[in-house]
Amino acid sequence: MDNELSKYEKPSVTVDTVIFSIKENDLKVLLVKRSSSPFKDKWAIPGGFVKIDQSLEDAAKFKLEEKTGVKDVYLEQLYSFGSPKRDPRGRVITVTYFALINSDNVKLKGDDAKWFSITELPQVAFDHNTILDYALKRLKWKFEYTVVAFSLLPKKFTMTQVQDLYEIVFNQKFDKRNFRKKILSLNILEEQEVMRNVSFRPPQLYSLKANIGEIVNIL
Amino acid sequence: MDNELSKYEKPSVTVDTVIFSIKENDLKVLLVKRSSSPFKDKWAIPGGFVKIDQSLEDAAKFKLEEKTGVKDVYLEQLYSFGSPKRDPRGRVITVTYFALINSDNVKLKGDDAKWFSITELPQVAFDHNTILDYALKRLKWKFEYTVVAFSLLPKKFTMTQVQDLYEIVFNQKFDKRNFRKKILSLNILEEQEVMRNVSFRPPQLYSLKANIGEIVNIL
DNA sequence: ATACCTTATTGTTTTATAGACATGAAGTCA
DNA sequence: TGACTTCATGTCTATAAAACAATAAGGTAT
Repeated sequence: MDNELSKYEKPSVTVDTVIFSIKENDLKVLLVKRSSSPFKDKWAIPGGFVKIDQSLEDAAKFKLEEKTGVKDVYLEQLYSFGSPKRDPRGRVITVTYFALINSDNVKLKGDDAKWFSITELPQVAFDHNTILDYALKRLKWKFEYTVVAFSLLPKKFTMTQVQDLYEIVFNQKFDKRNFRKKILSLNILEEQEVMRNVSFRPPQLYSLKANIGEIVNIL
Repeated sequence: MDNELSKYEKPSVTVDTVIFSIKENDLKVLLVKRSSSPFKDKWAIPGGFVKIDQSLEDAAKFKLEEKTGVKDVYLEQLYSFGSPKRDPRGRVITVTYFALINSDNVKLKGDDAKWFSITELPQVAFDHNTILDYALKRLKWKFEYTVVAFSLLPKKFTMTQVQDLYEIVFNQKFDKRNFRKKILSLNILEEQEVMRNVSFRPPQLYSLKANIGEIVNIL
């Protein structure tokens, strides 16, 4: 190793990923129970040390797949936390990510992982409450100004599903007619077939158009 | 040092700060000339290694003051870059910041530092062009939706100065009347005295009100 | 003192966007 | 065929954004 790099004592670097999903009509976040000290038996954001030849995003993806089995998800870097005292074991800088997954087909691996409603979070390890707050703010922002919400839905979805999703995240009701008008006017959706075999008026299915620029001012 | 932390080979961590300012009616960024390998004599974003007991933000502030002598500036974390190959010397993760300073009273220390117009950037070291692109995007976003622009102005300023600043950053002209109306309607400014000793109609001076929430949708 | 030069300040009309609001339509099932 | 459930839709009003040009306040030069 080169001289200049070894001149300084190096911090450890971890990646932690806040994984959001919708389950039971509620916004959930995935936490794992710590099996060892420090904060043994406390819940924590899933993460791990960055391998020396692994990019930050790869590290996040690796942990995400390890915990949830899903690969193609929305993943975005959040923020890096590096207060010298945040880990009692020594200097640990964490680069945080947040992920949105459609949890329909997710089977959690092991019973150390659990979905928590964001309204009923347990006590968490380290400074992970700060990270969760930050992630939630970012999530709301992203819902308001970008198209990421659709990563939480199946490929084909109804307008009602979209609206339900926004109402869950913002904890607020929207007028049906205005909501539909707004979303449709953005020109980001494609009509698909209508749903079959429902015992009421069959809803129109939509899919998100490919190649939408990210920022679109949704609400 | 504890066992688990020393189990993994650690990366080096640096902090790089993209420093913006307005000079000569132009948006400028501060770069420093590298004095040693790698990329010797190439220009780079000012930065340095994070000390083992120094927070990330403190590291950024320290470098910023070292280069510019200014202390109270707008400073915000940008993004962390951690591709394993970004530094030929070994694994180096960089946490980037961006800063806005009013350069009126800044005297650069040493001649290895220089202001570059963002329209005439030189070739830069490492992946610093990616970082500069990212910083510029963030800057524009911040100008559109927050009040940070005023960090580039003196404490008391005229409406024309505000408008000039926005026109420089967005490289676009705005209608005077609509611009003033918009800014004033935000209710973020306080009238100060009018300017004296100018050979034309003396402009009203304004200052930014204290305790403005950050996000206000300026444009 | 007056004409002139420079920059600052202001208001109205038009257009687009957001918000409030209630009824009929399309299926299934009994 | 009537009842039930969810889906789909249109108009009016209020607010915000955009387009647009004339006058005001000083200083300077003659």
